[in-house]
Amino acid sequence: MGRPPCFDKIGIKKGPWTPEEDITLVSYIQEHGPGNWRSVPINTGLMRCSKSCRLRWTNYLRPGIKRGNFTDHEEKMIIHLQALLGNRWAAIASYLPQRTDNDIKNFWNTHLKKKLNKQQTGTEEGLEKEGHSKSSHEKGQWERRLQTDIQMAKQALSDALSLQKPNHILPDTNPSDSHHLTFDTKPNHASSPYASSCENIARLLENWTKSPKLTDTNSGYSFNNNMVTTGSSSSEGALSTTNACTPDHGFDSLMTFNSFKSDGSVEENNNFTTRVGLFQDERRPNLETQVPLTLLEKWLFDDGAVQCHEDLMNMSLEESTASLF
DNA sequence: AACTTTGCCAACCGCCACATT
DNA sequence: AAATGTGGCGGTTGGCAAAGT
Repeated sequence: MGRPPCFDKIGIKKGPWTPEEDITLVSYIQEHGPGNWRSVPINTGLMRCSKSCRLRWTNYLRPGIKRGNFTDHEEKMIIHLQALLGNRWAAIASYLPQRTDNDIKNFWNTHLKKKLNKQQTGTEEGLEKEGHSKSSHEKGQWERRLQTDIQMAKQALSDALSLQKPNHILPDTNPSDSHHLTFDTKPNHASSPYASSCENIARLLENWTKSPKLTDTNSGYSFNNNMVTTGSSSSEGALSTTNACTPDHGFDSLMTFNSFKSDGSVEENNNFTTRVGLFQDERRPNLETQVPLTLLEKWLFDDGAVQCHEDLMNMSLEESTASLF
């Protein structure tokens, strides 16, 4: 409220990140874990604001990020999640742990939106008046939003009333964020809140150390594998859990990413999970609320679940909303 | 080859919610 | 209770590269 953007501060650097900055940031996070972003520029000497550091980390440096083309499955997931959730990219991204909300948003804006528009104009031509289809679409979005907000409110109430608190850490879920709904049947990434293939960072370091040419802040350098993977190397148990609930074979490099403190202990950083694992630790005791979402989950994580998909899409909102109460 | 247009994506910006003072 | 600080989200933009002319 009235707070000037951090970017306006004198001496704050803007624009693309340099490899040196990336390394500094990664090294710091490797040691201290993500979170407490305010202290990051102070302790590292980076001439970046905390927000910029966080964004750089979450959107690019964070281990486990998959880059490059989206698979068909990912594309379908995004399309249907967007239809269901609207432009809640963080929520959508929670279903695609290897993709950042920024990536998904970009993909949507640059590819899917056009694609769907094209398809829509093709199929609707001569069938429906434009105004009608638009208004019904908007109505659908509004209803879906309402539905998810109802879900959220109910979950919050149920959590508050529950004598048996779920054995999970609430801060992970950012319960205050009214834009987020919670899914009971969320695939369980809980034990691996942070996907970590280390590939991105490893690539960064590798190229960077080999080639001093630093024209491309995104792909022209890479981190030395050893340097970055020390400490975040492996958590196979978590890996199996993650794979078990993610049918997308692209997820096979998922590992947990715990930050390692300087004393060698592992720190489970809760802030770390808020994006990728937004819903991961949330549980919903009320079975009746599961119905529509179970269908969603089933479809999302089963490529062949055509019937399930149809059921989901055909399900009336009134029906699913009524079941909440 | 030179110029223009288009597409992509990392980063910025503004806003919001919550925590803290 | 109000002001301030922080983290997070979604919309938008600027710069670069590829494609087109």
